[in-house]
Amino acid sequence: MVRKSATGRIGIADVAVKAGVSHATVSRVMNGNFTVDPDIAARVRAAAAELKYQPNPVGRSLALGKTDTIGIVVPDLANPTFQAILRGLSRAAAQDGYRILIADTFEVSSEEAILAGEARRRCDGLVLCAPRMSDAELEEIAPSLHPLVLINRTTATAGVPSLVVDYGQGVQDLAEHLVGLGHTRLAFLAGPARSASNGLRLQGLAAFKAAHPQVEVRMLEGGSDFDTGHRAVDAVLDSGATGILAFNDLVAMGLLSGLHERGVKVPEDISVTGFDDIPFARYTTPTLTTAAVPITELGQQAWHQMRALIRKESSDVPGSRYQPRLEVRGSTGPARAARSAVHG
Amino acid sequence: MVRKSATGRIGIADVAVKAGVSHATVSRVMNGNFTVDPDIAARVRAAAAELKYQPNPVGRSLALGKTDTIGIVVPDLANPTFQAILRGLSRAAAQDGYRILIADTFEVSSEEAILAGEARRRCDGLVLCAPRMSDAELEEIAPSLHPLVLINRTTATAGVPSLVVDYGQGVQDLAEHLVGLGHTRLAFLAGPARSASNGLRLQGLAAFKAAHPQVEVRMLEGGSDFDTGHRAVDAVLDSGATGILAFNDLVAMGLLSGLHERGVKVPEDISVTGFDDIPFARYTTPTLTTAAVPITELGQQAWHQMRALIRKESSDVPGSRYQPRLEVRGSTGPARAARSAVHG
DNA sequence: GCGGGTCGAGAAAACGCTTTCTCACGAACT
DNA sequence: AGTTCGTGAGAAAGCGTTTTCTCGACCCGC
Repeated sequence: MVRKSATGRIGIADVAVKAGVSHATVSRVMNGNFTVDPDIAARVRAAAAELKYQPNPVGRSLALGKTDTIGIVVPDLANPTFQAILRGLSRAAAQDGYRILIADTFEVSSEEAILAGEARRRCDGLVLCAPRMSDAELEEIAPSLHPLVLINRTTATAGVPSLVVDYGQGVQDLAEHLVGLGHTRLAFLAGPARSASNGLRLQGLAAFKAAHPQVEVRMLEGGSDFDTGHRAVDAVLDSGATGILAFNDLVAMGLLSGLHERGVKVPEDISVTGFDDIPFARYTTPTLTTAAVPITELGQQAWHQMRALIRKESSDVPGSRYQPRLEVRGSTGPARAARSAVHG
Repeated sequence: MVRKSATGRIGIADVAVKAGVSHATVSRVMNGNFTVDPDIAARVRAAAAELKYQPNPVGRSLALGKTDTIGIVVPDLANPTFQAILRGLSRAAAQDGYRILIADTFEVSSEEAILAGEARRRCDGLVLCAPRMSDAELEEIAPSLHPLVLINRTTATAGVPSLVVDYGQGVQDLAEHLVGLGHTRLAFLAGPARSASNGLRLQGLAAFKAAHPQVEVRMLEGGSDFDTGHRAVDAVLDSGATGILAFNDLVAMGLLSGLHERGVKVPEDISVTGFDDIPFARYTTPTLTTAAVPITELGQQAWHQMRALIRKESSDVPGSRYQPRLEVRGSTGPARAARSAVHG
């Protein structure tokens, strides 16, 4: 006869009765409070063990005002970048006994703010990846989300650290690499139009063009997934470019696959670069030249920033900036002396 | 002057005071209880809106005895299979207003049971992916985890639906495909030794061997990631097999990459198959022949089973079995008439 | 005009825990 | 021996909701 109360689960009261003490004492023992007589503590522990008592975290959260959980808002769980952030965050947080609640906004950015708010209220803090959210909306909700850590966004709101990858520098490095190989006609296969990180890449390219006026850089519309790259084959070939900067590794892989189907040789005919260095980038054929961002580590850092915020060491959390590292592999090579359209 | 109480956040009490009613009435209004005078309801709503009141989910959970959250235990967030399950689960659950709490056991199966229990207590139910957990341990903890949905495992515990992929059938289909192409020397690049799904594949292969005594099937030790496949190149070439069944797509991709480096042509010299049909399988070179399992859909089904359990429609939840679909692509081709070791 | 029934809202209990407050008891000090 | 202090455990007050219980007021019919 163990069961009690409406829920059926055994609670602190059951242990108290069995050990012949009060709820309070059981609570003290369970929390390692040493003001309890060792004999009684032992009796309580025995009772708890026998009943297999496990404190109800909801009651505990209510009393303590904390949930030991942090939320993460991601625009698309199918994207390896966000998967990696999630992974890094989850593992780092687990080290400190925290759990992760996910909110996949599924690219419906109109709901992002509401979803973020809901997630935040269930947790002790929020990590926000919302590349499409407008700056205005972000500024509006940021204060109500504190403790908040931003990924690839910044805000004027005080006390909100940002972890941003320097996509602008990365794309410049890639472009320089291609120019170094003799390419003079480049094309950028862009990402989602209103995405923040696409904006940063465009800024980087603008800087690059200023430094290399002789190099042609065509802009091609795109997206962020395989299909984008695959569908872009014609546009890429038509452009006459010999060096293609794909928005990210996924797009590059799609493009690689499409070029292969057309019999276009990479890197002999065309050089292709990606961005992110997802694990798969080492295993494409040819292997993919890309800009490596330590994205799992970024997730981990997100937790460290969050932890500092939660512990109120928040006075000097500046956020940090990640420099992508050029990772030269097989998909880029010397430009042909002269090449006209392979196409048609 | 809005702030109140220790937490600083505004609560139901603040709204009650502002609207000049009791807590109870505010609660009724917020929950759409129509036994409230429309005028008062309007006043409450106005007050709530003005204060930007949002109910505290923790208090709500305590009172309601539910959290609107379900937990998922995964052995490795880096594995695309679990990412896909997570994604399917998360999106399906979101449709019904539920959230997902993740517990990444990070392959430390010794902690799996504890982690599962903790996750379960914070949630209304648990989806468990624990391929390495022993049957004994699973049986022991299963009852305490209800409502519970199992992925790729079964249990004798009543009321626990299982969603299992028929890996045995899948691997048989792949082997038959290779035999149909004229291959007579096959090799299986195995997965983690104690993994449940690897066991199912081995059973499938045993059945295949019984049906095709003339076909040689070598067993090669392995693992579940890129590196496994990459490192296995020598063993594969030494085996003299012309048809390789890799444990999954990741292993197959690693192998493809390793073979490419050695100048071994796929599928001319060796045919390679994967398993799972992860999105990347369409974008390898050559594209990967594999057994497609609708893994995101499986995550979605996990939610539907869970929902039935939570709503106590549980009487007849049998779980389901997924048949992989053979997906023939470029990595498999006719066996050469005669081939001795390319190697050395 | 008055009792029974209904309706609507406030008071209070419940959810399961933590923590402060309170008090009884024993030890130590004068 | 009497007073004080410290110690340890129980009582009770939160934490923020929901929901039952209760009761006043109002409407209706007799």
